[in-house]
Amino acid sequence: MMNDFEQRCAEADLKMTGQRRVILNVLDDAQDHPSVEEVLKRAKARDSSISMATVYRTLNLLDELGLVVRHEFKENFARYELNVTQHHHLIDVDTGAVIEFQSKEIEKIKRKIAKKLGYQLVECRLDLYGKKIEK
Amino acid sequence: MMNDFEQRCAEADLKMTGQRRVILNVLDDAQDHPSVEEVLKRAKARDSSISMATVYRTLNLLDELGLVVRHEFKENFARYELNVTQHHHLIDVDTGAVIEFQSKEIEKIKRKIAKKLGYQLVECRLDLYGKKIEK
DNA sequence: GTAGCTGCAAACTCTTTGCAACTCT
DNA sequence: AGAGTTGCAAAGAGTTTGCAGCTAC
Repeated sequence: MMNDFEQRCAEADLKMTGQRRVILNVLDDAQDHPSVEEVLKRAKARDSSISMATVYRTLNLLDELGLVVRHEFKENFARYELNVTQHHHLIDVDTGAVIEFQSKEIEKIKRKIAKKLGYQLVECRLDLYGKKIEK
Repeated sequence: MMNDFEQRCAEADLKMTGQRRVILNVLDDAQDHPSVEEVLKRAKARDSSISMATVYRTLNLLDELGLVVRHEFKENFARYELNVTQHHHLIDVDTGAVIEFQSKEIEKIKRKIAKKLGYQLVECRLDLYGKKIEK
């Protein structure tokens, strides 16, 4: 059964190989923001022949197509997630946990700011880093 | 003559070596957001004996102390700037030019969002990517 | 004097790539 | 069949680190 993402890959003239299907499914199932290594680990659980090189190549491809969002939080490696709905992140500085949030206000203001500076907004990233408030 | 940053380093119990002074001055003079390599290049122009290792070590130190802000725009290397006033960045997707801006509204909203999620804001990063609007 | 800093070069981590074999269409 | 994709291993880029000598305090 072909999901939305496989559909979009097909439209982009990407061959739907077994490896790509597995990687897409891994991302589709992920409730978090896995690193490349984590994607490989999960992909290997479904098809042990998948290599790191393919994971990197596939994630780069999906990034170029805009199907995936690449994050570089304050770590020295990238994390990925499917590009479903636009949202931002709050990272727990103690645990590294990532919380997603949306904000209509932010959307409005960032567009306003870009326009004031003479630019049309193409993309944006807002990462908050915080400490949990104890009760 | 000791500038503000040298003062703050002294308070942090950092030995004020010639190399550190040079690197601080390079950052202080910078109107842009230089990469490590660029910092080295500018530092070497003032003291040719300065090494890459020292630049990395110094920038990491300054980052830990919060004297410097480390950026990872959509490139695969870091850029630094002195931490003077809190501001955000708009990156021209065509030229790579970086424009700084401030926004009271954003400051207010981001704190509000963090609080709503049960967090106290420690840090934050907002990078807009845009295309220049032609007239 | 001594704890801390430095340059050098080697090591490390994450990511990319050349190549021959393989696979989707 | 043929262009695109893969795994492997080697290479690349950016960054870190062990060490012996040097320097600020």
